[in-house]
Amino acid sequence: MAARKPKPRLSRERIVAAALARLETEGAEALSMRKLAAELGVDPMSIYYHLPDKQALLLAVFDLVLAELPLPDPALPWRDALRAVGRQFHRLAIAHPRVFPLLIASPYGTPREAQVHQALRDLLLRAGFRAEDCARVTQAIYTYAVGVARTAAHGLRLKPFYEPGAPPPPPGPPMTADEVDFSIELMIAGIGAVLERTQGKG
Amino acid sequence: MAARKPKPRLSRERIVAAALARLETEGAEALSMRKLAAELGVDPMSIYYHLPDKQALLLAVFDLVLAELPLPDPALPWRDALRAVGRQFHRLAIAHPRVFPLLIASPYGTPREAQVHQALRDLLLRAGFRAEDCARVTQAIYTYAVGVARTAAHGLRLKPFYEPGAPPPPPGPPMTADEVDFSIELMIAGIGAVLERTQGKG
DNA sequence: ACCTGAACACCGTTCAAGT
DNA sequence: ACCTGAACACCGTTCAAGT
Repeated sequence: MAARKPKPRLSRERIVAAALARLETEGAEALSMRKLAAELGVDPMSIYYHLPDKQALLLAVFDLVLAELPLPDPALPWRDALRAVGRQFHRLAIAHPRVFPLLIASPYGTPREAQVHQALRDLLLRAGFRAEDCARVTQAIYTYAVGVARTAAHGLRLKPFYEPGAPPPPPGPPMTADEVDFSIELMIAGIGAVLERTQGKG
Repeated sequence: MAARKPKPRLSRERIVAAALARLETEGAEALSMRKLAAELGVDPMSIYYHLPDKQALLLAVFDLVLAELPLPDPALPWRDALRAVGRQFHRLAIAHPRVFPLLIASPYGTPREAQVHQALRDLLLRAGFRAEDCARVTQAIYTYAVGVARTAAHGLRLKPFYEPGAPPPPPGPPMTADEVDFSIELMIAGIGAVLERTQGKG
C-alpha cells in the first residue's frame, strides 16, 4: 500500500506556493515558518535549505504575485496602455488582498516590480514626453498604485475601529470597478494636463 | 538622596510617546512590549493596565502622529486648500518614515483619519461639486495619500533587493519637495478635469 | 487603583547531526 | 544533497497575586 501522503519532495517553488496559499486563506499572522512546515509535512528547518529566511520567502511570494501583472502594451496609445495596466493592477490587488498590504509595507523592491516600473517609463518616453517628466509621472503612477493596493485590500477603512476582543476584520469591501475607473481617468487627465503644460503634446 | 530614576508614574500618554520614540529611532522590529517596558523601567505587564494590547498601542501611536496633520482650511479655494494639505501630509510622512508604513498596512482606521477624510469631503462639497463626485474624489485623494506615505518612507525603492546577511536598509531616500509638488499638481489638474467634465465648474 | 512575576503557547533561526 | 531535532533567545498575553 502506497503512502497516504506522497510527500512530493520539497522545493523552493512548492514552499512559495504554499506560503501564498496560506497567506491568502489564513492571513498574515498565520504564516509562520513552523506552521508552513507542518502543512508541508516537514521539519521547520527543512525550509531553510531552500530559502535563506522568512523575509526572502515573503519577497518570493510578492514576486510570484506580481508576475501576474502584464506589462503595458507598447502598441497602444499611452492613455489606453495606462488604463489597461491600471485595471489589471486593480484586479490583482482585489485578488490578493492579504498579500498587497505586506508588499507595500516592505522596504525592499522585487525584480518584477523594477521591470514594471521600467516598462511604464519606456511607454511614456516612446510617447514623446521629456525624460524628466517621464520619471516624475512614473513615480506618480507608482505612488498611486501603492494607494490602490491598500484601498483595494482594505477599502477606505475609516469605520471599524479596533476592539480588543473582536476578530480581525474581513479584507473588504474592495474598491469597485467604477471607483477604480474614476481614479484612473482622474490620473490620466492629470498626466495629460501636466504634460501638455510642459510641451505641446497629448 | 532622591532616587536616580524618578519613575514619573506610568500613564497611557507616557507609554504611547515612548512607543513612538522607539519606533522612530529603532524601527518596527525593536518595538516589543517587553523592550518598551524595560525602557520605561517597568514590568512588561504594567503596560496592559493602560492599554488592552499591542494592536491598541500601535493605533494610539498612529492617531498621535495623525493629530499633527492640520485640517484643510475652509476659507481657501479648494485647489489651494488641497495643495496645503498635500504638502503637510508629505512633511509628516517624511518626518515619520517608520510609522507610516505600519499605518497604511493596518486594516483599522483611526478617529483622526476619519476626521481628516470628512474634512476633505466637506471642502469639496462647499466648492459646489456634486456629492457623489466628492466622495469619489476624496477616495482618490486618500488613495494617493497612502501611496505618498509609502513613497515618502521608502522612496521608489526599486533597487536594493534583499540580501539575507545585510542590515535593513535606511528609511530614505524620501520623495523630494519638488517631486511631491509635481504629484500634487498632477492630482489637482486631474480633479479639475474630471469635475469640469461632469459640471461646468472650476 | 496600579503594578508585579511566574507561566503558557508561541516565534525565527543556529548549529551539529543524520541519511 | 537534502532533511532533521534539539536548543537559544526571543515574543504577546493570561492569570493570580501583591501593595
